[in-house]
Order: sequence, then structure tokens, then C-alpha cells
Amino acid sequence: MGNNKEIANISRATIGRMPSYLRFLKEKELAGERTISSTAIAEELNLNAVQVRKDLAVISSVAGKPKLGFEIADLIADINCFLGYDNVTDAVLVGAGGLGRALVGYGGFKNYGLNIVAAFDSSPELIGKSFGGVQVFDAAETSRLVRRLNVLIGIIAVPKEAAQQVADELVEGGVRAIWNFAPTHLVLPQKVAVKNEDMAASLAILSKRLAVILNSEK
Amino acid sequence: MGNNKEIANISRATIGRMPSYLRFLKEKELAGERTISSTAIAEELNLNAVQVRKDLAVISSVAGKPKLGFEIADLIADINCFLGYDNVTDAVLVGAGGLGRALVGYGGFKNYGLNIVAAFDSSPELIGKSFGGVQVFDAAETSRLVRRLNVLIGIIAVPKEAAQQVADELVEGGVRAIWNFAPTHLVLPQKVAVKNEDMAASLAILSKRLAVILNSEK
DNA sequence: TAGATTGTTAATCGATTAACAATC
DNA sequence: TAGATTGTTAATCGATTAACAATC
Repeated sequence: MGNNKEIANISRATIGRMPSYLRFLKEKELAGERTISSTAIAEELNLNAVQVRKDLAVISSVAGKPKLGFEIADLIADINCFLGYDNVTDAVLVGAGGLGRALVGYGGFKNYGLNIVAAFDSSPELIGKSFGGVQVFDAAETSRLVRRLNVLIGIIAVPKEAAQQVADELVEGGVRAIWNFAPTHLVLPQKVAVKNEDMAASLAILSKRLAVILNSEK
Repeated sequence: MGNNKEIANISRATIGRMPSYLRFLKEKELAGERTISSTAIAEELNLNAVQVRKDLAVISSVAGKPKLGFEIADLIADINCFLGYDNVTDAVLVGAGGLGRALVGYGGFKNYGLNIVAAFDSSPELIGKSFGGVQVFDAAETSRLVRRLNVLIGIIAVPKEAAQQVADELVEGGVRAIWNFAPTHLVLPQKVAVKNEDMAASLAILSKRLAVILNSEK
């Protein structure tokens, strides 16, 4: 379904920009617009227009029209398809503490094509409870249940000390992609995809940029 | 204090790797090791050894020794200094909902040199409460209080509809760096640094990687 | 038609990796 | 000494940007 361009050689940067294109296009659609130019997108999102056109070329099934630009509705449909937002994928969450619960609550991953089918925690006070419609199971059950539910994506939101073991259990249960919010480097087999959400790294980049700006002012 | 290399031309990628070097080195130090080679770091963190050496060259005040490697304690001190973890910076949080409270609780930003001095929210049930030692003030007071506290960093954890207005208020109060957890593109003056924490983008990258892996198996 | 906008080819920029002499 | 490991210069790789012909 959709166009079948080789996903393997689409750059990480391009993929990462898709969600912001999508949000922007939805806003424009809501505002009643029908078409938009790459120039306009680039301007508002602080990008280069050629870059925008190249990005859109990767996912769009319909070409833009000179003078007119792109059909907003088409682009939205194509990006939704590209990002897999139109067919939901199951995932589990390990760690139902503050961060885990915030993640379940936050924006609602359902918009992002992710359906959290179960949460796990080792704390007896949490086991059996539900948050945002997601039930918390005993962490000891992780790999068994993950396998039975046939889930391929795991989200780790436990303290860093526990993260590696949790990752191992997820992999044992058959998980093939891990979204890691614990501040640790996980050692995992090659066949498992990982994305580390490193808050410390983000903050470091932000404060260095701040330093550069402040520095340039004196 | 510290070395004064031109921060302006240190690559974002290099800066982003520093926190994981730091974590790794601390682990090794705790394990009783005194020195470490770039090769060993590279291997365990899945990086290239030359890259590690170049990164370390940016921050280290003491050169590595052939055959021996680097003094772990020196590197830790240098990275701590580089990242500014040894002198705390004040910040405010806007949005004391699930995500905001998780952020305050999470890992504790104090380890990252960030001291959250106040939170803001518009919900009457939250105003006046405290979470993790941080008091919640009326969002209407944001710019006034930010200015009085002389805070330069603002964290946005409000729903996307409110994010732009919050950003404007922070800037009006004198904030010069914004860490944005709301899924929107903020329009801001050039003199303000922004770091968007785009969960949708991360997830998109992860699921595409998963798709590539699964694809390569059949 | 004239002009805005597209898609593509070529040039630039930046970051990663390879090659290698220096050295403890 | 011999060999592991460093720091640096050159080569490669990948992504962004510039230039421009095609076209609605």
C-alpha cells in the first residue's frame, strides 16, 4: 500500500522532519488552505526550500505543480502513510513511574500510530492499576507477556540501573525495537533497533547554543 | 577556569555525545579503573575510535598517553566542566501537568547543572502546590516572575495550543533558551536558542529503522 | 505571455572514517 | 625494544544548499 520507495536509504534527517511537516500541513488545512509551496513551508519552519522539496519528493505520490505548489490534502495523506500513522502498531511500556505515566498521557501516542497494550512495573503498589486505559502488569511477566501479545516495540522508562535488564527481557520476549528513556547505553543484538531519548544530550546542545549566543553579544 | 576553546565551532554531534561519555566514564571509575583507551570507549558505545579521540580532544585539558590511554578522572572533570555541570543554572518550567511533573522528578536535572526555581501553570488546582520541591505559580505571572528571578532558560511542557504564547511570555521575561516539549514549531527571535524535543520525530526514526531491519530479513 | 514554482544536477559544507607517523 | 595507542592529515561519505532548465 502506498509507494514502495527503498526505505533503507531515506536519511534519518528527512524522516525526522516528516512529523513537523505533517503538523504544519494540518494547521494550514484547518485554516482552509488547499495548496502550499515549498517556499512557504521552508520559510515558516526555518528550512531550505530545496530541502523541503527533496523531502516531499521522498514521500509524495503526487508531484507538485509549478506556480501552484502542492495539494495539502495529498501531502497529509502521503505523510500519514509514510509514517505508518494510518495503521496502528502495538507497543509495551516498562516502567509506570512518573515518566512512564506521563508518556502514556502525553499527546497520546495513538496519534502517532502507536498503541500501548500493556505496562510493566515491579512496584506492588502499581501492579494491577491502570493509567490512561493501560493496565500495569508485574515486571516479572514482561518477556512472557510480550511474547504472547506478539509485540515488537518496547518503551523503557525505568531508572537507569534497571534498564539493561529490562531491555534483555524485552528482547527475549521478541521485541525488535526499543525506545529508551533511561539515561544509559544499552547493549543489544544488531537485529534490534534502538532510539535513545537522551535528555542530557538535548540539554547540553541547548545550553551550548545559549552560550554561543550570549558570547556573540559581548 | 577550564579551557577556553571556541565553543562556537564544536559540532552539535560532538556535544551530544559528551553526556554518554560522561556516564560511561563514571561507570568505569566506579568499577575501580583508572585509565581507558579510546578504542575501549568506542567499542562499548558503538562509536569509531578516531571519533572518540577527536571528541575528547575538544574538551580534554590533559592529553592521552600512547599505550596507556586517558586518565578517567581527568576526563570526567573536563566533561563536567565542559557541560557546565559544576555550576548550576536556573531555569523555569511552564506546565505542571503529567509531563512537566515527570520532568521535574525524572533523573533530577540538578545532575545536569539545571536548577528549576519555579513552575507555572494556569490550572487553579495546581497553583500553589509543590512538586519535587518546585512551587507552582500562576501562569499569568510568568514573564514578570521570570524577569525578577533573572532566569535565562525556560522549559515548555504545555499542550501544543498554548506553547507559542508561553514561549512569547518567556521571551518577554528575558529567557534566552527554550527547551520545548510541546509538539509545535515555535516562532522566536534569533537571539533565543531553542531545542525541540520532538517525540513524534524520534518515534518515526525508530519505526523506520525497525521497518528496515524487518525488511532485510525476508 | 510572464513569472512563480517545480524537480534535478552540480557545488558546498560538515562530519565520519581511514591511513599513518609519533611516542610512551 | 616492540607494540599498543595517541593525535593529525587526507579521503570518504552524507546531507544541505546553490544554480538552472522545465513548466503550469
